[in-house]
Amino acid sequence: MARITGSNGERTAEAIRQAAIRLIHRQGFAAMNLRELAAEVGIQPGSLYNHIQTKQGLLFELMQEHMQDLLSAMEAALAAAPAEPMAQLRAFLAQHVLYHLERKQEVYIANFELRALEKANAEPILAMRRAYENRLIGLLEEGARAGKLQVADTRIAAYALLAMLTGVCTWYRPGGRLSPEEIVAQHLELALNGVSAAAFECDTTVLPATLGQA
Amino acid sequence: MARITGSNGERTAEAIRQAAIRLIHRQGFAAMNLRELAAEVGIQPGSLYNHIQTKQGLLFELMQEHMQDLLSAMEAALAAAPAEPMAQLRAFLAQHVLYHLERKQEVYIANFELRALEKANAEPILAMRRAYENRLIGLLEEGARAGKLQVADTRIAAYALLAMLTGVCTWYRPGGRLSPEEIVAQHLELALNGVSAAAFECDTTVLPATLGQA
DNA sequence: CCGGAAAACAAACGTATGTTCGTTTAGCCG
DNA sequence: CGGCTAAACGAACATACGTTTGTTTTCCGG
Repeated sequence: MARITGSNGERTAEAIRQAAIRLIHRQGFAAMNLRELAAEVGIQPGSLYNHIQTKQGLLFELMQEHMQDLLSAMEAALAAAPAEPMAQLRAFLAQHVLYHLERKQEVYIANFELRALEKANAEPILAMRRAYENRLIGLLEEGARAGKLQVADTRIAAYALLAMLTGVCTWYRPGGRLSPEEIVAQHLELALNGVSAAAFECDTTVLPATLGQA
Repeated sequence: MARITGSNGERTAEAIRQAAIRLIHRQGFAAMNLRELAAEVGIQPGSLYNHIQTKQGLLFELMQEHMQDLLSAMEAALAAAPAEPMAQLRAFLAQHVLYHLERKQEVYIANFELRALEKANAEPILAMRRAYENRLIGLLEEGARAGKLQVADTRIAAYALLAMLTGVCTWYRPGGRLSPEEIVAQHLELALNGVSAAAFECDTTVLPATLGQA
């Protein structure tokens, strides 16, 4: 959530946030240095400290804001959809893909820079992520109870679906071959087919035992 | 340092590689420093340079070895499976999950430290990755032509499947609740259902338009 | 047992890094 | 216009980093 104040100092704070997102996404948090960030914003390195507490604190705030936005976007999507389990699941998945297309840089950071957070900072972020995951797990359980879905393990299925849908932010480029709507539709199809009751029987007995390496 | 070596100093080179994999996986390449790596191996920082060329060169070699192993494991799995398209696809997917369970640290590095590679080093790695992806795309196209699969866009489907299956290396811990076989089986089911000809019809018209942020 | 090569050592070099500090500039309110 | 506050400046500090160097130790074949 971004507050729109007319204040001038708040404007540089936002510029810092956006430049940081760009740089962290491009190079990673550890590889981004504050001199580069300051240059991108157009101020001196020391001036950053009028707006951030520390480099680590900046990352934490970016992640926190992002996770809050993701959670509230998800809740809004669920509230806007019919209460029926499959419609709720569909809404969750569609909003997930769309959000990841629109804010791929922040998503990328939130997913791959968790290890850069100090333990005390990682805890609340992880809690929010778990809350998000649990919402999906709950929907999958509802659908399974209603006989609309067939999943052997809802947690594994949730992780797998999230990984698949989150993957779009690693290759998506705005203005590419496919429109966001097409991408969302196709991922919805893959995801819903994957957990649908029309199950594909898989025998686990014939696995390739060919992982030998020197 | 009394080294209980059986043969030669090639053993320290291997120790460096393994320690590097562990540290890069835990902290990221940029956040890992050579003093820490040397301490982990039990030598002085400068001694590393008897075995590596530069820090960047170490990362490149790790990635190159990993990609070569992944590619040859994949080719071996395909060669061991029946030539029929669906069996080939199944073998590819199963071997992918299994490999990612067994060597999750290297996989994690190869996937998420590409941006730490200098451009000249990234190129051959990216080429190998594309070769791997293209193998899957080819199998999906074969299956679609044979009428066994229904995928709107094979490239998107391949990316989505790979993202889903690769996701296991972010949460899997050896000795956890589920055996590797169970994990492979369930992911196979999700993946094959997802692209199966028994398609779930998805209308793209009702998408949540709830991504507004002020 | 010896001599040469491979590898480890201790120490340093040059630079880059996050952060601090005292000072100066710019914007707003009365 | 005058004064207060927030923010930018420029310079520095202390440390951490990748890497190099000269020297010493370890290992193995002849």
